[in-house]
Amino acid sequence: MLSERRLQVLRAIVQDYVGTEEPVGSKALTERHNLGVSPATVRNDMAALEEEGFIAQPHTSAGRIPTDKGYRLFVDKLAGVKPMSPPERRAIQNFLEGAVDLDDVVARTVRLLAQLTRQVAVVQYPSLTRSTVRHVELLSLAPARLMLVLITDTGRVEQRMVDCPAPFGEASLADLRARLNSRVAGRRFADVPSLVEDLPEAFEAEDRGTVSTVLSTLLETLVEENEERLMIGGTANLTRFGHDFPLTIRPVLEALEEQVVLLKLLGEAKDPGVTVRIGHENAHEGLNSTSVVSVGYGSGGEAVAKLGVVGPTRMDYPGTMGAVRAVARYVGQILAES
Amino acid sequence: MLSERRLQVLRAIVQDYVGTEEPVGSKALTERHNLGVSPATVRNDMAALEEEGFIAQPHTSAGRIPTDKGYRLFVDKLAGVKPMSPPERRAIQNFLEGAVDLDDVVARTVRLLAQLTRQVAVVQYPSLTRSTVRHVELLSLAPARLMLVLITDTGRVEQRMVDCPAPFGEASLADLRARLNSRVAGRRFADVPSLVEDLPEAFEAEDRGTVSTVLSTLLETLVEENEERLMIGGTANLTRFGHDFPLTIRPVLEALEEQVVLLKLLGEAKDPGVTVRIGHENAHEGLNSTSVVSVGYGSGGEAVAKLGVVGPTRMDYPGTMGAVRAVARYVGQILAES
DNA sequence: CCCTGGCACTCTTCGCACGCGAGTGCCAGA
DNA sequence: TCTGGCACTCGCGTGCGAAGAGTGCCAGGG
Repeated sequence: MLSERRLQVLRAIVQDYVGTEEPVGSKALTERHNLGVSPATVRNDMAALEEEGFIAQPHTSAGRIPTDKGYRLFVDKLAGVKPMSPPERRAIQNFLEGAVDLDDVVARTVRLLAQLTRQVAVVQYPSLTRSTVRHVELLSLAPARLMLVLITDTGRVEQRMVDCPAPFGEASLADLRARLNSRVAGRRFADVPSLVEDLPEAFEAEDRGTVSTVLSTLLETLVEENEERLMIGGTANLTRFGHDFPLTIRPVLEALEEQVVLLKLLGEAKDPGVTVRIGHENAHEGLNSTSVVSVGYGSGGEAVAKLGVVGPTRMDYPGTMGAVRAVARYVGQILAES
Repeated sequence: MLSERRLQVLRAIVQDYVGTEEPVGSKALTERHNLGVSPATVRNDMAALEEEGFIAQPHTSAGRIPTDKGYRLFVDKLAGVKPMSPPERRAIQNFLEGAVDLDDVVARTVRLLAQLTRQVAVVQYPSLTRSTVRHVELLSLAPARLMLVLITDTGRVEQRMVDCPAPFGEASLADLRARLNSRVAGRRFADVPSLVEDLPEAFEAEDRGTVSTVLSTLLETLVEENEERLMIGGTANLTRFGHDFPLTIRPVLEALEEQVVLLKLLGEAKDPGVTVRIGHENAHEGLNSTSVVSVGYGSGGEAVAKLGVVGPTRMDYPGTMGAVRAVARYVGQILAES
């Protein structure tokens, strides 16, 4: 087990390294943090920490830098979440309140997160599966061709074409529209399937085929999670990554372009609070030298989507976690209001 | 005036430099292209070309590299557009045909362009202003609150909330919906204002306020060009930019994040064919060392939006122009079909 | 008049040796 | 268990010299 002082040394190393981006040596440590012991003692502690795999030296006789394991310990035990200051909170709120629609909310959130953390921000559009239906609209485009429009409580709109097996009259259409809405409006997506199950039975035999088709299209739309979209911002911050940068930055940019990868990345975080994945904890290879800080957000009490930032493992974890948490909270509020 | 051979020398310099990324000297030139003259002669020509500002040397006694002006001449006079090979065309078509909706078309187009050109691809969503209305839908969300949904021929959907000055009955709503659609369905956005001008007069006095509100919201949506969206891809290709990269790449990433800048960039190109803006010809400072190759695309004969790529001024212009043109053509086809 | 070969000159780049400084590991003593 | 001291190891920056690439200019030839 590590003594209290050794943990302090680790904390000091992480803090210094995050600040200076340079390997930190025993002497510098004792000067900048008053640990009350001499460099020689710190050296012993460092040797122990290295033995345990929390820190490493880039080359012999250079300072130490934290390993992924070291950051993990730092995040779990040595540092809390740094709350935003009141002025910062107000700024966040003001900035988000100017949004006019869902796209704008997401766009503003991305920019805000990127600016606050000076890292790459990723915001997932509110997911369909956990939200509720505001309205379902059916339009007749041609005798046997309908358009289905689904409007969610988060303001998102999805549309689908429906090719009917048989012509469908305006009266039937109005009937279906009314019945459909009376059943599903305000209900959660997850509940919709059971609510509309017996709907075809209320129609004449000739219309049932079309009704079934419409319903299955609706259900398809509801479960189509692969349609989940993301917005990314602050990629220019990647240039602050490090000195060895062409090699580091490329796989990150590639990973960021693959929405599937990012969605999986965000999705993995099951923790109700802020989740941190450090370096090799990220499944995707290109992100092995980055950390991902993410959290769920939602319009009500429940999370409907995730947002987060991607940055170098050498990042200010308390500050980043605080910013991510605060932004998620305020976005949730904005979504609940609209 | 420049002699024919001097133009050939310039062409050779551009081609070599694009290939090798290194300043090209007189000796190498005569070896790789059989110009039929000696290095000494080429040197004289180079001196003349430098005098005229078409090429420059990074430092004394290094080879020459083309200037923006040199590339301009190359693009305008010395090189054509390199057409895609039949297999490439087929590949483009196949890839785009798999798209299921507008978002998917745009996403695939971006990926395709980025892959073909190995540069950053930018695709503008089909613009509202030049397309036509497929359908307008009105939903009653609350007694004095409507939702207006606009569906375009390119499959795009826009929705807006409308707060009515007075409650609006279901009958009036249906009436308005029917009248609105009979007037504007299938018409071009630009024609809509004059088509609905006198619509309020057909309604009872008590409803006119609401009708006017709805109409002005509709017109607002139509002209709201600032809502034009973009999709960007292939940013990982920025890593191939050059050796001096952190400095070059940063402003480019920043510019790419500012949609306004990009939209203006694409919008500037008025040429009906492929437009090339080289280096300092780009108004935005961050893009001074990049070239933008863009072209309009559309579902019918007319362009409704732009797409293009952003790359280093040292790029394969003929190939890039060919790829951009081909992709635009096929996207247009796909949009026309759907 | 234009092209050519030759020659001197300029710069950059690379390799190499050297010295400096930061940092470590270890040991003996308090 | 902590401390001060000491020898050792590397990485990094510097300076210098040689090599190489490329240029500009000039005199001669078609």
